[in-house]
Amino acid sequence: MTADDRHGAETGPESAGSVLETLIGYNLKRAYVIVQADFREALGQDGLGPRAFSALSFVVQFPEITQSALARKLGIERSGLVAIVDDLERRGFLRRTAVPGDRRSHALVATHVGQAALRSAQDAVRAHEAALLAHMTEQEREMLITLLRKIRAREG
Amino acid sequence: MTADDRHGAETGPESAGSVLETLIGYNLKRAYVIVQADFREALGQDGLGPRAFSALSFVVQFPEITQSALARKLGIERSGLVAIVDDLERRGFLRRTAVPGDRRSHALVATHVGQAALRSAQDAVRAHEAALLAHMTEQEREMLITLLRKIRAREG
DNA sequence: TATTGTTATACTCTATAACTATA
DNA sequence: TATAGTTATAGAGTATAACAATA
Repeated sequence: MTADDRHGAETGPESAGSVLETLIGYNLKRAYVIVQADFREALGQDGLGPRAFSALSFVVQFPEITQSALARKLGIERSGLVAIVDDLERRGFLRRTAVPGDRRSHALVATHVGQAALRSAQDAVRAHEAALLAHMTEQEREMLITLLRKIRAREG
Repeated sequence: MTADDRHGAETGPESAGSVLETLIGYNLKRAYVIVQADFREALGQDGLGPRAFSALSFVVQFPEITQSALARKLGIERSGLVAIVDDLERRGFLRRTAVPGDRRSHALVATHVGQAALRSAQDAVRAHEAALLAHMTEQEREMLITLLRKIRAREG
């Protein structure tokens, strides 16, 4: 054993530190922080947050979805969804409506105002993402989404 | 204007909802959640968290880095780093040492135990990522990191 | 005046557990 | 018994503002 081996030259400071840069998780997180900040800037101070945006998207896509089903789609607990739905209802973007045949459930229905707000928000986010990622080609952005979906294939 | 146009058939429920799936931000977040959960499983209940892992990685890579410089590298505020360094010091993975010539700064130095712990953690994380992403080819994983780094080129 | 580390504080996101009203 | 929505609570993670020591 050489002195270098003993002190870990081959897996020492330089290479050991840059292991971080080779990890998918680390690169995902750093990239996510950037895109999320851009998202918030796109929708402004009092605009929809990422969670409310996603929730409203699903409600528009799946009218009369229940809160439990929506929580499942969002990958969060149903207790955590309450505040999000409260917020969207307060803004007048959706309503909790009665479900005939099951008085426990609330069917969520987007209002016209909510649908318009979503379209407007989508346009803003798309424009901001396009500007943020203008240094990437369309092919690269598509490839990125394809690869991210491969990871998402592991979703519960 | 047709009835379909008025009610937004072309940007209506189905396509409007799936806008979400076309956004980089949404796909990034969902993918990140999966990989992060895997990371935590890799390092166990009392193992290093993602932030402590990254911090220790930088301390090993850049011995005697100050807390302010480390916070900058991690992309967080220096106030937020205090608890992370406290934790790593409590575990015996690094020490705050005096900086000759500037008594305000603390130079962070990883201990041998800390270096060994980092190597062990790196091995565990790499193995878990490899298993989690075994359904992707090596080429795909490399391409993904390349594309994520393109986004990270937007880092402050 | 400016910077380093620190504390205090607050806000967001998320989870767990327990409650209520229904089924 | 089980499920839907809700509340209470707690724990990460992060940010801002202010402070003491030092530059």
